[in-house]
Amino acid sequence: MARISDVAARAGVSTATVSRALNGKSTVDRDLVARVQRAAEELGYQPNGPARNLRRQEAAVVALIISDVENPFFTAIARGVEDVAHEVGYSVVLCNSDENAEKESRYIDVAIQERVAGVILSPTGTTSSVEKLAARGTAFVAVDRPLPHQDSDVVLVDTRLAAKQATAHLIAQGYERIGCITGPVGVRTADDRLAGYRDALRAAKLRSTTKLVRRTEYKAAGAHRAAQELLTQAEPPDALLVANSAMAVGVLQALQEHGIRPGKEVGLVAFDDAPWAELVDPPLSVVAQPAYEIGAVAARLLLARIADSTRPPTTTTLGARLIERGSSHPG
Amino acid sequence: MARISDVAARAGVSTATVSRALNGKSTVDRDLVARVQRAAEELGYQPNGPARNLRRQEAAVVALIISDVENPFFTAIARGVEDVAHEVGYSVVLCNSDENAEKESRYIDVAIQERVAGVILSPTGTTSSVEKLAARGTAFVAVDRPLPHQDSDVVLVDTRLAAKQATAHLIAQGYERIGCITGPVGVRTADDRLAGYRDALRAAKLRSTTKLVRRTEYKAAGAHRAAQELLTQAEPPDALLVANSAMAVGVLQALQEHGIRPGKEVGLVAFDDAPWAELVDPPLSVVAQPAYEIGAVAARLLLARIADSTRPPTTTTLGARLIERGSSHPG
DNA sequence: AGTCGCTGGGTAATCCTTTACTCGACAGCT
DNA sequence: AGCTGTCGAGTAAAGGATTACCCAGCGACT
Repeated sequence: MARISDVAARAGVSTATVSRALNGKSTVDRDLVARVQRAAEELGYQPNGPARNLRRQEAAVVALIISDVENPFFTAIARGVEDVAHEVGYSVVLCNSDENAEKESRYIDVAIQERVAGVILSPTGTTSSVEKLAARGTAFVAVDRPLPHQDSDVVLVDTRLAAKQATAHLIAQGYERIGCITGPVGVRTADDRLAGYRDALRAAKLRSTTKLVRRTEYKAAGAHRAAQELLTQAEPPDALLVANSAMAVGVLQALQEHGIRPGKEVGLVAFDDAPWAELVDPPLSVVAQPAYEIGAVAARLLLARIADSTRPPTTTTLGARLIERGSSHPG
Repeated sequence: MARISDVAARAGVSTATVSRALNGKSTVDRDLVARVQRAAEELGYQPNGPARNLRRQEAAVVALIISDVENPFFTAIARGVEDVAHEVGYSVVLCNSDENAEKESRYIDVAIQERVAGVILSPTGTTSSVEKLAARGTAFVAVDRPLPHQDSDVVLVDTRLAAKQATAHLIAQGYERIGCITGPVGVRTADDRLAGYRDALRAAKLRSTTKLVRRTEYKAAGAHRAAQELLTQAEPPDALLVANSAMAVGVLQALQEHGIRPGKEVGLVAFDDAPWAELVDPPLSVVAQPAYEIGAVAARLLLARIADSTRPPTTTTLGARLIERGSSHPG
């Protein structure tokens, strides 16, 4: 594989000149630049990344550690991050923590080892692995969930408020026994959505009971079980707030199995505006989160922090939008 | 940031011993290993990846270049690759080519520069960028689509046969004017699905006409337009074969807008068994592709090729499964 | 006892690029 | 003409881990 010295020899200059000509950092004679570029092209020269990163002490790479690659919410974030990062020449590597603190920690180790310029992550809640980043001075930004004991840049959705509004909407539609199926204890978004749900009940002077609340992993299977339980109990709910779109799939399945059509019998609002939400019958009411925007904002914050590590940490909270469709209208 | 020499000093040994103790390549005294490990831990030592990769001339990383992170088919592949790669200590970096030859080429350049151990990609069709990998001797495996002029390892789905079977199923159900909405010209899977569709028409002695075929990008928007066109023309189709699940969303929307219920009036089979396929009314008939398996197999092939670059290239073809649901039953 | 072989660990070369430092040449000014 | 400042390009150091090579020490065998 061609090295920089090969290019230098072919172009009849020193390696330093090749480096400068190719990276355009310093002024180099026009003719030489052309000669170097031609030589590089002819040899198919590709700089050795590890050597460059070793010398530069940093790679033009940001790591994005998300908790579920199969969740459209997170892939949309990924797209936002990617678009912004690419504009300024950074590559993005996407890692999947699977909501698993150990995997997260492992990926953070890899990120540190590879000397990435920065990390964007949706933290699993265990704070310890992120402390490693702080200790190294590696720039990082949390998305979707805050970090308990770190003040870092964070990009959030006001998910508690959104949950409250969605629940209030169900109440306004006349539903009276509203249940909530949300994610695991300790996952901040799951806690917040539950809190927002309770806020709305309280505001409406409805009694809140744990009998109508279920918490499971953020997947269809767990939500399916949860919905089954809720629907078969003595006093089943007449509406449900569901905490993400994968869960909505499980809940809709359960309703189908019980022959229940959403809306009329059981009102339904789910988080995340999945592409298929309008296709089910009746169309699914959703809380649309600005996922792409989250990613884009997080990437911009990260780049700013990479450029200036002394910036004061900021928290950006984006709003979510309730989209009312048929599944939350009894009429 | 702690270096290997710091660990060596703290443990009272040479850097060579630290390296050997930590990597376990060579026999090192038990006590020394323990001392080194303790020293490393106390210092929070993380080896410098670029330095290691520079010396080793290869990084324990495989790049996975897929054409759409938002397509569940590809994210499932990613999961398969990840699971297998992690077992043997490789990291996976996920890159999104967006079905764009230039982006693909750029990611391949990055992969080469970073000296990744191997690349798995769903090629966009332009072969040239892959030639760079071959020229460097970097191991690679193509998934989902073959490479025109390269004989490399490939993992495919027999998508032409699956398309034929799906179309034959529609014919068997009594549909007579069957249309096809597939991906762009030159994308192999799109071409193959069209070919399979035509195979079935020919086998049933039905006339095949371009009036019933539309090709657009593999997205909902394109498919929506295509379906609109097909449905509003003089002799509209009475059934449709749709080439992926994102497109199915667009087609279902169009049908909805025309007040057409799938099945009775217009039969429908789409590729990819999306989680929501059973939730729409009537449930969507699909061709389920073994995406996770594709990823897992590709990763195993890649690892084998990394270990032995002289292996003869293999082509693995996996089968797809037609799942008949309500959308393809007129009764 | 002497020698051979083996084991374990140290020394130093190596991977390749970037960049600090240095030097030469040329232009402009007095 | 001589001096200074500037610009461009070369030389060589630095970055940190791995590993080829070498050496010391010890056990075993003759």
